[in-house]
Amino acid sequence: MPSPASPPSATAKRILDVAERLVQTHGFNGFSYADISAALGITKASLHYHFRTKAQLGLSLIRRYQQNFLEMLGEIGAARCSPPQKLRRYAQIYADVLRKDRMCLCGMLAADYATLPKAMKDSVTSFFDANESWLANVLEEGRRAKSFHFEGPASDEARLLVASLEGAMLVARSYGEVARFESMAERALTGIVSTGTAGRPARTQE
Amino acid sequence: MPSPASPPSATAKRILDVAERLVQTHGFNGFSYADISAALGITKASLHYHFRTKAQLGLSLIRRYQQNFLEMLGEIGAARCSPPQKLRRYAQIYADVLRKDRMCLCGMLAADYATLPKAMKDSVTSFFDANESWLANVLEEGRRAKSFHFEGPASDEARLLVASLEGAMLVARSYGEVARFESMAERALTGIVSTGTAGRPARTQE
DNA sequence: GTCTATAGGTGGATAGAC
DNA sequence: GTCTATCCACCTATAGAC
Repeated sequence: MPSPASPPSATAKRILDVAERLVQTHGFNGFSYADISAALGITKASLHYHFRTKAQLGLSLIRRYQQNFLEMLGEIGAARCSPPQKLRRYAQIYADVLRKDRMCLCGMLAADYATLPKAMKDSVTSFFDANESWLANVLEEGRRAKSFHFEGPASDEARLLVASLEGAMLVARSYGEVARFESMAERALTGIVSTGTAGRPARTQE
Repeated sequence: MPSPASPPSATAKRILDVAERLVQTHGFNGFSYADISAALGITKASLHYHFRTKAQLGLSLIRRYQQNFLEMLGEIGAARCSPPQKLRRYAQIYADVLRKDRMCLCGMLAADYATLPKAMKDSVTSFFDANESWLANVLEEGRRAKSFHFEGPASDEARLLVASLEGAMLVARSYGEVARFESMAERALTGIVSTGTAGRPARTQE
């Protein structure tokens, strides 16, 4: 259990919340301790007490983000719903992030990748790996149940899906249009879900 | 003809070349005039002679990038090749950028979007619009020729394709694996190209 | 066009009082 | 844990000599 060395205090959590928002909107090089300081009414020096360096703060951000993400994936996985529904709930996570005018934390950090310290780099790819792995399981499950149709390894299809959703977020956020993302996500999933079967009711309710 | 107010000098071109690389690798907030200065052996003050502000330099970067991109699209459009081949050549442009360890300029700026001056923001979405528009034409042409298969408006399919390729670049660059991008691009196109027809020879040569 | 010099501000980070 | 005070490197940008 690689849990954090010390459980984050209430203040540390507030710092992480603000920093997370700032990274997701402005990028890792687009915000400063002064921004967090202003948002929380706490001096920069105090921030350094909780997170000695910006690199350490960044690492804590990714770890917490991935942990939250994996918890949500766990809930979807445990839910009594079909693979197509699981896929739609997965895409819904992205849409919810975008609705807050944010980019996926790790998608944003992927853009900043070349400027990140080694530990952060490794955590970013680890996030993508975990997403691909989870998705591959859902895709394989759905293919066995004949509710999905795609060729080749499920992991390859999963990899494309992660990239497509990240790209859809990236572009849609520039237009400030969540609908643009939802349209693309729907189309991306439609390409996987077997035509004329379960997953989405013909057009009755919802 | 909205050509630049003044034709860029040889020095201005060298500045743009270096700045372009820096933005594509480090992001708009991840480089400084000092970086360009060091790369070219020219003082920061001289850079300001050619581009008064960083915002102006950024705007010039996008305009030049989009112009070059549109020229390449024009060449592909004029080439005597099938719609599937045009699509593959389009994806090849992205792969070539990634091979230089770079992200698409406008994909990178889409990440930095919230921190950009208005004029740069507008130019970024304009780039995506142009790409979607060009792709939609190719897709519609291919659908009429029965070499593509997809449902709904070609512009919607084009929009997803742009986003998927941008996302594939974003993620693949983190792994430093061009092959990862090529695999995803191939899969994205395979979903559009009608199975068992032209576009890709069964597996003979190439 | 390019330089030196500098302004005026902000970056991350630390020392030490409370 | 939070503060004041401070360091120094770096940032974008300008003035003015050459």
